[in-house]
Amino acid sequence: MISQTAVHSRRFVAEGFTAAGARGYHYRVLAALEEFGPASQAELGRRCRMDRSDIVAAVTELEQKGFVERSADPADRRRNTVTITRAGTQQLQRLDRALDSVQDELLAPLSATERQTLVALLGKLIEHHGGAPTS
Amino acid sequence: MISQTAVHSRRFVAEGFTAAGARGYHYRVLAALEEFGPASQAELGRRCRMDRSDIVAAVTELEQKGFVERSADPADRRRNTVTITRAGTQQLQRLDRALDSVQDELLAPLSATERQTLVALLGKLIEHHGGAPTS
DNA sequence: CGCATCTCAGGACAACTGATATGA
DNA sequence: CTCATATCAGTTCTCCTGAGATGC
Repeated sequence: MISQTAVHSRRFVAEGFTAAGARGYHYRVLAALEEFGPASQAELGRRCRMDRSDIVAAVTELEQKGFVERSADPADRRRNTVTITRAGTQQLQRLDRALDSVQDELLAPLSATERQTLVALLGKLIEHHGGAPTS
Repeated sequence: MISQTAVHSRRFVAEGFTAAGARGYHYRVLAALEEFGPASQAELGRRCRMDRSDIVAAVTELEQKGFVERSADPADRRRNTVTITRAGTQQLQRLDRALDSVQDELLAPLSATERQTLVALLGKLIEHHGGAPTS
């Protein structure tokens, strides 16, 4: 069953993140900033497919830890421009490593070809359902 | 990414259930009762891989809706024997139907063979990770 | 005694809703 | 006025922990 695997993967990833002192939302925001550069919080919400209010919380927490910075956008005073800091980039690298090892553990019973097949099938699902561009 | 699909499938299933006025925990308990017959709450927890405290809540809710019955086990007075009622069986059938249609929707972009492959691969994952016997 | 069962209280995450203030 | 942005408060669901009462 799919839900079963969903639960497994969730727990795996969560463990990997909390071991690094972070949560899924933190990772998503940092990754989006690294990949697409500074952005307003609304823009971040679109990139990460996260709710506006969750973005606020995540950015606040990341800011407190010194991983991102909020600055007023002079062109549009409604906006906060969020920028990743050097420490944030380093944290992202840590999380990436944690994610990698966790993924290896999760996919352990599958061969390389099987992994490719799995990723391809899941990719189809995501793409079909208004999916995110997926990385 | 796997987590992505996890999120999707979760939301799909959740929607299907809440449309039927239930939650995942309710479905799991009802399905376990239907499949393996009456059981104590601790036994249910093992079958459903659910936490003891969540079993308590789920059984209480199901009982209020008339889908299960609690009765004292004469052989071991610590135990509550939980039994599914006729209304419970009917509710389970409704939920099964909801789950089926939701699964169809989720797997829509995959051919029959692709679905088999996907299920096989996910099955491997579940089984490997101390997985439930899976149904 | 140790151990299992049931129950309650409550925390952590992720996803979401609604209301509000402010500015384009 | 309408719309977008940011923020706050609060809900649901799953998963999990700790503690207590009772009975084996």
